[in-house]
Amino acid sequence: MNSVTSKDLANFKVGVDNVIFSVDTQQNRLLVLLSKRLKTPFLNSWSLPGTLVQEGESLEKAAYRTLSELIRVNNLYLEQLYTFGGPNRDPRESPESFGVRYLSVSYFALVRYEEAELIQKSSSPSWYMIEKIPQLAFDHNQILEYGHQRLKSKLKYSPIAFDVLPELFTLNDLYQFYITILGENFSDYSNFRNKLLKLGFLSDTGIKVSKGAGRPASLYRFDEPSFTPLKDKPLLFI
Amino acid sequence: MNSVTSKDLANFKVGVDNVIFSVDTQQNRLLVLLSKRLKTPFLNSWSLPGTLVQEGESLEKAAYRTLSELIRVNNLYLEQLYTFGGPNRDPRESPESFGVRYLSVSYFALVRYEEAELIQKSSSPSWYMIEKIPQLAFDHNQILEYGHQRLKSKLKYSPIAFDVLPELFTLNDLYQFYITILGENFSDYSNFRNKLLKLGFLSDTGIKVSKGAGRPASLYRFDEPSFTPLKDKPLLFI
DNA sequence: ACAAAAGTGTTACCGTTACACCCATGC
DNA sequence: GCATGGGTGTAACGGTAACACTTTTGT
Repeated sequence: MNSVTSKDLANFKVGVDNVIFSVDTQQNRLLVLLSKRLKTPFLNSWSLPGTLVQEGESLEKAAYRTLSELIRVNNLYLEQLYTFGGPNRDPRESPESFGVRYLSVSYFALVRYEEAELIQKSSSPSWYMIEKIPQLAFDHNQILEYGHQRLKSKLKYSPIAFDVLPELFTLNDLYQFYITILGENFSDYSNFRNKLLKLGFLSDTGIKVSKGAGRPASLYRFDEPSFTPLKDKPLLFI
Repeated sequence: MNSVTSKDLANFKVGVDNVIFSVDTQQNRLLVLLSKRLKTPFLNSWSLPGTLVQEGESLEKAAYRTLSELIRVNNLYLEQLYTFGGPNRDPRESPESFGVRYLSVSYFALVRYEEAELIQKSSSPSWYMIEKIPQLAFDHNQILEYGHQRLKSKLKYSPIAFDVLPELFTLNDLYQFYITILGENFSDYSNFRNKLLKLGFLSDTGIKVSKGAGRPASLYRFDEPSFTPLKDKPLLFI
């Protein structure tokens, strides 16, 4: 940081906007949480749930606060996405408003759908299917698209699925989860199975569970310790 | 962004800090550009080159401005890295200073070493070998480490090397470049060669160049059009 | 018995790895 | 001629992809 006279420096408010995904495993739908804006600008538009950062609050804490004001959920994955900070991305930046800039640090979250209880309030948070996202406030459609890309690549390289699946799950549950996010053609079931089991961090509990007709499935559990050695190796889960 | 009373909102200055890498291909050294701080806090400490964002200036433009004030360079790759924004990461955030927060959006850059001409000024920018980084101001050691990780993974998945190598280069030049960043053991030369040539975006110019004794090497060129179809495919360059 | 769901096996193919080897030049 | 740097070839191995097939359940 160098010698510019401080009268040239921009003053910022910093917002945190969250791209919150969940997978409805019953209906195999990928969902995004949107909320209705209660203030200008873009009053009543749909938008990514966000908030302005308060004094003494970290960025991540602001992201968690937004989340906790909309849904009650214990199992989730959250990471920083990207920072959008160009001038004129927010209409409040008009010259009359003393040149305050609005910067958005976006976060990406994946939460357990079954558990996520929406807190009904005036911002009426609701889940939208990824294919049916309406026009959003600000540059939020762009941020959402960026988050969607990140979700897809994260899923391939990292075990984020297990942060969000129930403790015990069948391999088919897992497969459906992957399919819902990555699409039908990413791998066939038998190969998916073999690959994941060979990696060795899924342990068979022996417990069987039946889904109507057909052979009962084994319940598996993600075994954290067996996974750690694989951390930051360039493995694909496909 | 929701209903908090605006007196609780933090006010920010936004800084841009750059992790600027280059590869000294003569001596196979990976270098990072550091500059000396001319102001408190951390007066005279080494730090990542950075600046505070000015009115009307985009984040990326601020990153380019910092760069251009320190070095003259035409060939480079630049992308956003991460945003560090916790409270108390900057000593200027003491209560007496009206609670202004300092947030840092970090950028990651790779520049052509041979071409990069350092602009000697009081901040005395200089290249440091990655193994010999001193104690830096703020949380800059952490940011640098983060940038180093990004450099290594980027190199494996993206053609950023060609943004920085000369127009024409030998396969051995390319190999040395990779080795300098990724270490000796990432691949043997013959396999590296075969893999890259099979990908089909390196075209042999036929021009030969000699390096002392030994058989002369062919000069190759990166062929952008042949690369485009491979974009965003999950290929490893290793 | 038969359909549905889960799980196993098989085979062809392709990329990776670790080498050994050949080629062209300077001294 | 021989060291040096550049370039080619190959054989073992392991993962992937596309299937067919078997097993266990409900009705």
